[in-house]
Amino acid sequence: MRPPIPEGNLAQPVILRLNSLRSLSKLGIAFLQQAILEGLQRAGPDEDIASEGDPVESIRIILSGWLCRYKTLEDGRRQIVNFVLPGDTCDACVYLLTMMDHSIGALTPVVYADIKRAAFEKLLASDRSIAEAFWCETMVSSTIQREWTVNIGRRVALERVAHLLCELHDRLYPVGMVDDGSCSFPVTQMDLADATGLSAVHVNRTLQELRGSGLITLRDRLLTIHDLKALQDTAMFTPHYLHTKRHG
Amino acid sequence: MRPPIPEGNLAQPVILRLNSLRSLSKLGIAFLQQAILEGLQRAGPDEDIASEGDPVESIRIILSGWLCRYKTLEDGRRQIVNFVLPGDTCDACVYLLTMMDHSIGALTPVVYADIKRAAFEKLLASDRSIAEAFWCETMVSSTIQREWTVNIGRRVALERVAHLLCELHDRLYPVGMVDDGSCSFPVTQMDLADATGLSAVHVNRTLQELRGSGLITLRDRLLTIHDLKALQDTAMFTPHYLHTKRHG
DNA sequence: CGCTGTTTTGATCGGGATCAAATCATGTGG
DNA sequence: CCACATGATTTGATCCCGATCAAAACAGCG
Repeated sequence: MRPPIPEGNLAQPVILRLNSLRSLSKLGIAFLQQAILEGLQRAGPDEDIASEGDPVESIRIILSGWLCRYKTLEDGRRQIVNFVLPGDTCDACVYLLTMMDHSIGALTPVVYADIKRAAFEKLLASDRSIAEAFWCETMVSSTIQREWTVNIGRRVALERVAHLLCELHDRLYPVGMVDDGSCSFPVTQMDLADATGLSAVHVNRTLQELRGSGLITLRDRLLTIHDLKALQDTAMFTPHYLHTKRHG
Repeated sequence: MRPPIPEGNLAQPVILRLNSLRSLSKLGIAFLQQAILEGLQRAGPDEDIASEGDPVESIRIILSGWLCRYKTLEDGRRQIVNFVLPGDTCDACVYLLTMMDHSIGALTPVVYADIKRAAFEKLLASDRSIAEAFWCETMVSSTIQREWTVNIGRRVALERVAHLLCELHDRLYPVGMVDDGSCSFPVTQMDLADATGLSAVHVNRTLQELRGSGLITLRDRLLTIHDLKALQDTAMFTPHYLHTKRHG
């Protein structure tokens, strides 16, 4: 049996994430925490928490673990269209589109809050800052998607992989998951390939190049960025599109 | 001087578009039409109606003409991340993100309605079906973006171009801009290249291949799809992601 | 310990980029 | 009406980035 989930600071990444987009009110945070604790769920690695074609009935807020959104073609080709990190929300669009047009799979063990449509509507209605933060988060996930299109469409392999690492760094930072340039990185080279539109073999060689020039270390699912500025330069990375509030 | 804009059925594509996502109420349509007629604007071909870095102060609803959203890298490489067609809305996210993270350029002469933030909020508050339709439209533009990522990341050139043509067909159809398989297609091969992540030369050769197999005709800015089913098959196109209501 | 999945290396192949120039419009002004 | 400039499409030739194929090395892990 799975051990019970410790409820201590479970909601922390969500609060940090939403707060990096909109300043949340004390009251809003309280409502949010309550809604989260009422719907705790977990999923194993390699498990899909939603699949293409599924009806959309609830939203899911990721408390810990990594997932990816992906689509597959008939012949098996797979494209990861985004990663879902702690604090991120899946499908706040629950109101609008009735059916999943892509799948969401866990890369690691995941703890998330499953909030039914009605409860989520109630939460949004309860506090304006919360509602705006969620909508904002939805819009940012769409700006990220645009940047991915640019990345895959117009950057060469080295730039492309570097760009992805820069983005993930800048998304993990506000939720406190970067420690002195290092973060957990539970993404296989095959996943990386499917996310960048490259082959796994070429991702391997690209990573070696990034290692070789001293920009990163990536070993045992731990990524360390030694020279963020240089990595951003090789990627032509500018973080505007993440719309993260600057504090400190 | 530019001739005055005839106000007759100007809002028609917008109504058709939104109605293809949510059934609009009579009252909502009336409010919508009024808001549109109060903010008429036009833009010339090759003119940007919004640029990366601009503050976002109003939304724009396209009444006629084609535009594209694009981003450029420092060294000039350009990626078109989406096309904006008659009936489409730009940036209903006006509430949320304060700055454009991409540019929007006109491919043809364009007539659009520029609606200030306050007026748009009033419109949304005036009718629930209108508000839902706009949010829905925003979400669909995000699902389209995901599909573009897949298209560029995992499809080969022929499939990629075919897929884009299929998508544009299915988006133009509900707004009445497809006539017996034919539609206006004011997109140069260079634009097509920047939209698919290919080079212009290769787009040219790919189009020849599609012509050669009898699937399409594309001449003088007029696209005719002779065998939609076959085109969809070569593209592995499934229209779910457009979330268009089926009627007839 | 063998099984399974991930990373790494090596060798070859090919799709699409790039370069260069010709052809074909459109439009503009003399 | 012609001369010319500008931009789009087309064709041809060559090159290279990254795919593909195959196998080895290197993990965990039950």
